Amino acid sequence: MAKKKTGGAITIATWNVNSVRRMADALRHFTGQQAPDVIAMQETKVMDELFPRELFNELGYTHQAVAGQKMHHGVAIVSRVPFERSEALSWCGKQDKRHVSVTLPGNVELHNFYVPSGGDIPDPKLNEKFDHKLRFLDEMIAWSKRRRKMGVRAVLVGDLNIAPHENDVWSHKQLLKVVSHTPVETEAMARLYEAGAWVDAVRHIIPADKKLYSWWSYRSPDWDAADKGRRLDHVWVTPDLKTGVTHAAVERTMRGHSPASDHVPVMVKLETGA
DNA sequence: ATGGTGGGTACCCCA
Repeated sequence: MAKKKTGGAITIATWNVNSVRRMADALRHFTGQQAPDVIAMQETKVMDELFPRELFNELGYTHQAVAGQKMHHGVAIVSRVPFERSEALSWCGKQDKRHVSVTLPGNVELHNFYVPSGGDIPDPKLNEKFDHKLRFLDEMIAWSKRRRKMGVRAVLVGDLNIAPHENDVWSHKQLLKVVSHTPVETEAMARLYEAGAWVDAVRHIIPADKKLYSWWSYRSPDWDAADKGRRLDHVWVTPDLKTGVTHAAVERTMRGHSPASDHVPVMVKLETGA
């Protein structure tokens, strides 16, 4: 029997593209260079009817699960390998498109999330957006506990809009009161991590003492030299998949591509046993 | 302490 193209391994990328239609050229470049099997995108900013299916067909990503809306949010998973089912869940009783999932070969669920960014003021009483972010995380915690009890093999990816550790930000001290790195957020993320027994696949490969970012603000001139980044984009796996994680990379060069998203792709190679 | 840039859309919201 012919061996599968993936050889039992699958490469998954997560990327907040900040408008999928505008990023066609960047997506061509990225897939030409890295050719991940699966791309999970956030902030596609397009209704499903207008999603650029043909672009991804051309690039070989003919399997597509989209959950978009006009203007804001929107997530999608495109794949070179077939997936079995897809589902888009609603969170916090809102219609925001912030989740889509598929079941990959090897019976591995892939969940793609776009967590609310949380606005500017890190106080849920003064800022409804921050309150929404914390409630969204609470729902993810309850959801993770249920999945864990069910024993689901899963990969959780996405723009989680939190940089959890000191070396996930350019300055731990200077960002303690900045939304994305406040203790209330990093503690919520720690609870989420615990609730699902998640393993940070990227930090499993890249040591925790190494500075690592996936996002650089548009507002910072000379992003590369200043390097005031944050690691907001994550790939987590359930414990049974931990030893299967053999490679992880952050595609920093895509931040310098024109046009650029303010986020870059984060990739993991995973042995699924498929 | 402030304002800095960018996307989508429609003269302003969101990141």
